[in-house]
Amino acid sequence: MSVTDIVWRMTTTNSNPPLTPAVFHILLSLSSGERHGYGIMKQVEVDSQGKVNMGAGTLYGSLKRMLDAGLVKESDKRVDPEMDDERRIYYRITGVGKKALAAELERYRHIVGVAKKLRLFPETFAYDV
Amino acid sequence: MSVTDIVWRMTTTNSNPPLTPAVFHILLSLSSGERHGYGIMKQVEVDSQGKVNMGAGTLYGSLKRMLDAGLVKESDKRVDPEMDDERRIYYRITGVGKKALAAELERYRHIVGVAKKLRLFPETFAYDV
DNA sequence: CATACTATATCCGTAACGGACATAGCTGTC
DNA sequence: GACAGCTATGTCCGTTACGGATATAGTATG
Repeated sequence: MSVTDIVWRMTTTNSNPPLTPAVFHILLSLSSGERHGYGIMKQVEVDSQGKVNMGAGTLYGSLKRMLDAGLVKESDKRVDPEMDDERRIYYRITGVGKKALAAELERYRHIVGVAKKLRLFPETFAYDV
Repeated sequence: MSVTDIVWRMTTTNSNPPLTPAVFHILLSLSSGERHGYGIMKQVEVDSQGKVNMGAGTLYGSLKRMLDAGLVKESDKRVDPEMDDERRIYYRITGVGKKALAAELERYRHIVGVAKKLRLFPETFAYDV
């Protein structure tokens, strides 16, 4: 099932199948502001504590699919004319993108809850709440 | 990067790249007990609130890779001879599998934390803690 | 007696991924 | 000033992962 299929299903059947990790991380990185490709890569690295290193192929391939699916849009934002890096294309998350991200985050939170019930995390102390 | 590569990297360099969603969910389902293929599928459905429907190809393909990588083992457990469904093969999680699962769960928990800081979850109430 | 569910497993087309490569400007340093 | 390293975009292509169809067969329900 492609990303486009997932969004189609989301908007028509109200069911939310999981996003791919790449798509998820791109959406997460864009939820703290508009970013260009390279900026997304760096932010994903930060958000994941360096654990996810997204290759250029994954990034630009995913962005293309996400544009088709309406999860992100190209922003009108352009850089200050002085520092003219005109190649930069900024992306921003759309309403559909926010909805998809929220559903996926809920899935993450639920799984963490399941894992806690199974005592798969080392015990936390009272002051650790 | 294959699952085997990920485990090799884990055990040699102490770095933990993400698991694929399928591998992760299989490990999670096995952390609450030994299960056979079909049982894994059903448990994944439960753990994910029906959001992840794992195809047979994904399941048995992933299990094969996970056996190679040492994340799971075939169990000696066999069914009561009376109800002889002898085809059943039970799987259990190994030490390496537990370590991989723990690292991945930590990644999930961290991401949920990041999302909370970004206020991407609807506000929770005091009694909701 | 047909349908549905349990159960294992393979096959194959599609989707996703990652790294190499191409290109190019900018910065710092030896 | 040459050279390394970083920013920046993007394509290409081989590998990996995934999902559904299919095959097979037993059990249970109506």
